[in-house]
Amino acid sequence: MKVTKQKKLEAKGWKVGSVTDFLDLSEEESAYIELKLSLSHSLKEHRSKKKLSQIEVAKIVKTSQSRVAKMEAGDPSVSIDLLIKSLLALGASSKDLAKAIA
Amino acid sequence: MKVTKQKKLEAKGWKVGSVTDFLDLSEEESAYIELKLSLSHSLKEHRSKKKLSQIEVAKIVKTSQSRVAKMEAGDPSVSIDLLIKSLLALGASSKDLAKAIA
DNA sequence: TGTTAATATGTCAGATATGACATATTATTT
DNA sequence: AAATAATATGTCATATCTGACATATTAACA
Repeated sequence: MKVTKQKKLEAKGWKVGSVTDFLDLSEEESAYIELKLSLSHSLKEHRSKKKLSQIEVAKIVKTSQSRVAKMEAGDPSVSIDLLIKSLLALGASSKDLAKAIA
Repeated sequence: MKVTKQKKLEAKGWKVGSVTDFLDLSEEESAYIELKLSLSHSLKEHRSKKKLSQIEVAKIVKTSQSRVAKMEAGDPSVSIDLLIKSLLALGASSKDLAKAIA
């Protein structure tokens, strides 16, 4: 991972592995983060396509507007579980999910 | 969802939606569960292919044998996050994941 | 068969994610 | 520009997930 990219992620609140295990973790760690960002992006896409506000999505998904914002922002406090549950709630199919993360 | 299937899932420890929102939730709920089971299955596949014991996988993934067993069993206490992190740790690519859940 | 390795199941204290709220920032509309 | 809607950010109590441990069950094999 480039240092610039790492800083960018850290700035967003990601705790990237310490220098010690930098090389060990970076590959799967970055794969995991990119996966999450793909789902975030896909969620935003689905919302746009349906022309819904974050509040409306929050209703559908049974969460709050602020958490929807965090989901779309790829905040480290949101789990892949929540992203996937939300996408399914918005009508995404498993094939949609597969396409998003491939 | 068939009642028989629901009972089977409940027997495994899944809390399936109450009767009230049965129809509402069942579709995305079952999609979510099936997704998780797909990943569980994929994890077991990866382990088999590498001929590793659950203890060895636990070392690699930095967890315990019992949690690996639960992951493979599709236990409701394991998150999709953990399944995905584990798969990545075993060398799965994002395309592998996409294929698993499609 | 008895011994041993592998996997499964139950439990729990600590760690992480969650919804909700307040409030800040940024678009959009009048 | 002012008002209003939409989105973003910070925080926190509660809920859920986690690794670890003990122990049960099952598989493999001498």
